[in-house]
Amino acid sequence: MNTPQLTKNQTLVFDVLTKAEAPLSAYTILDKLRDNGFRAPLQVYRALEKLLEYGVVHRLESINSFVACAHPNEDCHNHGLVAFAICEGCGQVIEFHDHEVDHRLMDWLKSQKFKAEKATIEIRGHCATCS
Amino acid sequence: MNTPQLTKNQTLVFDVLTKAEAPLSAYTILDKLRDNGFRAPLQVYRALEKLLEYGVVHRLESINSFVACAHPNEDCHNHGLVAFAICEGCGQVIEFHDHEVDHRLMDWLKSQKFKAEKATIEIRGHCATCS
DNA sequence: ATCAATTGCGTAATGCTATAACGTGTGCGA
DNA sequence: TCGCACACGTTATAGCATTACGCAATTGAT
Repeated sequence: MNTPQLTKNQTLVFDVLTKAEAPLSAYTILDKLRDNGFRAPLQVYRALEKLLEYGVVHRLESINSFVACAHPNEDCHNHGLVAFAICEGCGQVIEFHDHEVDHRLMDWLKSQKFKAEKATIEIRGHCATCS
Repeated sequence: MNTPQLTKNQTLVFDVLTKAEAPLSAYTILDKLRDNGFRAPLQVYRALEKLLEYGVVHRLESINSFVACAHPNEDCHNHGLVAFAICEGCGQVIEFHDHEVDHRLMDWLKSQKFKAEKATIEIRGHCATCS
């Protein structure tokens, strides 16, 4: 999917996520944007919805947070599966793509005649510097 | 981890999950147990906490729900990774374990010196009968 | 037997996450 | 210029999870 020109709200939310060193919850984003005129959760959620659709932001289901894609120049939809290692110490996220894991999972799903639409792979633990 | 004798509340919650054909949210479980004296969310969450610890119940992060382990006789903590295919049509969940995927992920994490503590793999889509 | 520590339980209150429902304004093609 | 699509703003509400407090039962060491 191509990324069209972002709107004002989408740009604000994206910039906040890009500058952050760790994933942010929607409400944290809201607080960071109050000075920019944000007043309600929906302003954040609507922007996030589009950013997720464009593939420039990922949602981390296991911690109800959002993070900017680590590979801004490529198209995340072409990567197949995306997996995340989330450090519970510093909050940092390492994003990675592995075609081996991808294929293996897809083969299994195929054998079950299961049509995959969305995948979540999140590993929680401690990164090199925090363990 | 061994599974000790379950308490009354733990048994009630576990039975509800075992009889269910799809994952249930904590509040849905609460509603199903009102006739058994349940009145507050915490009664459910406390039971779930233990059941998760014993490995007889899994939490599905992507849909904020809980499901009984599909392999009651084995010890889920010995399985390494557990992955789930969740049907958005009928809600049914297929649980599976794949050592190949497991090893591949663990190798990658090792190369990053990342200490994994908990993993979430959830595929959402449509099962054979719902697609 | 007794005391202390642990564990489970009940209740109320609160906090965090996400969406529904309404209406407004703007740009653009038929 | 009409109709449509889309982004936006606001209020209210729904859904998920935890904090804090106190009580009762159990266990286990002295």
